[in-house]
Amino acid sequence: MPESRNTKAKIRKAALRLFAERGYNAVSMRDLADAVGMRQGGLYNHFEGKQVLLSDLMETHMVGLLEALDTAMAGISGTRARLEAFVRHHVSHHLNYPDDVFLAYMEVRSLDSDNRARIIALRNRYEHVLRKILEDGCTEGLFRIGDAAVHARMLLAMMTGVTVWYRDSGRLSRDEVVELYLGAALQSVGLAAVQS
Amino acid sequence: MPESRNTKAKIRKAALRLFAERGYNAVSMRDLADAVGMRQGGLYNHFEGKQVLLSDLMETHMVGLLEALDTAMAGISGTRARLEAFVRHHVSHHLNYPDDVFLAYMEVRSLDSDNRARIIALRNRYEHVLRKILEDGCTEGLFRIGDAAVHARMLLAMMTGVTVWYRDSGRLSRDEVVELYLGAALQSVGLAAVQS
DNA sequence: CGTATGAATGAACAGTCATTCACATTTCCG
DNA sequence: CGGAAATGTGAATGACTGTTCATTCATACG
Repeated sequence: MPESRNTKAKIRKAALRLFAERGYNAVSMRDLADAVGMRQGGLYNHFEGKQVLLSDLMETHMVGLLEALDTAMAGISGTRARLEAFVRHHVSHHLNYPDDVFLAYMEVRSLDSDNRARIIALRNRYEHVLRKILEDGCTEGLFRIGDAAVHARMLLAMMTGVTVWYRDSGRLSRDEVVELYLGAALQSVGLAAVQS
Repeated sequence: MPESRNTKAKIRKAALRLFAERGYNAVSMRDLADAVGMRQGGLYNHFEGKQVLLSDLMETHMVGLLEALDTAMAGISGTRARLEAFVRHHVSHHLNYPDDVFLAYMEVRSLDSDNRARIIALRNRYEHVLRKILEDGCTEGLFRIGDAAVHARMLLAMMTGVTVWYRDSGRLSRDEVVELYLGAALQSVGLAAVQS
């Protein structure tokens, strides 16, 4: 049983890597088995099939993302502070789990309709947290934005895009990148950046 | 001969639609032929193969995007005006050609390495235009941003994301959306939005 | 009229796909 | 130790993949 857990985790890890790198449809069960160091038939002792594996990976990620958000926002009050906490959480989470994020973003369309609906529901819950912050900031007269719902999508797209270009080998550290995104996000809603 | 042109255009159009909707790897030549109303074999009278078709679609789009950018920026001087022109061009182009944009963004990894290098070179040229504007704004003391290169990527991700959610049937017109993105982009670099 | 051309067909190709299964091997627990 | 459960193997399944090709057809040209 400990061996099983191990193999299952190895399969998940390899699948995450390969799916994110080449795309779900471009990865065969043979490729995956090779990456794990076993034969394709054995994979089915751990997962019912390829589609289940994908939706399992994506759901795990979305649930983890929401949990991390709860943790990051716990006890934070004040609209500006909540926005800062959201941005910091989102960008750093995306820097820490680029494959998970990339997969969850790119392969929604490879899910069958039931699984897709579940994932999208989770995504909407996440998006709603940010929208709520922006709406609060508007009613308080704190933010200067045209439309809270649209602005939420703008910020999410902006922040999520960090996974596309960031490399640890580059000139910026993760913390520096987080602060750059925070500054841009704050200015985009009409707030001055934090004094350093 | 006119008939040939027509069929070729129909294939391109259907391929664009299907590739954007389901992904390159999830569309078979049979699917494509069905969508056009012919049999798979006939496709090869118009295109050498699936990969050529994909890279042809993507290159056409990137070249068109760069041309539209040139047109939009022609005769515009002043850093702020150039930024505004870039944002308006980018967002409206993305609203007008969502399938092209989505394909060019999502399927880069489905290109073989030669084609991919060509497409990425075009994309870099495009990105460089925005980065140059941001750098100019910084040296002029006009913009207040942390890092021009990073900010260019933030803005591009933010604006490109419009294709993910915008629907003509929604509550906002394309022009309204363009202005919302313009306002957010200007504020993000530390400028006040345009007075209306 | 004969013939060259571009276009479409439908069958065939060799290969890959996800999945299944009978059969080994290993691991665990009483 | 013994047997059962878990785990892996390797071959087989039928469906599907991109691509090729001989053939057909309609049209255009000298």
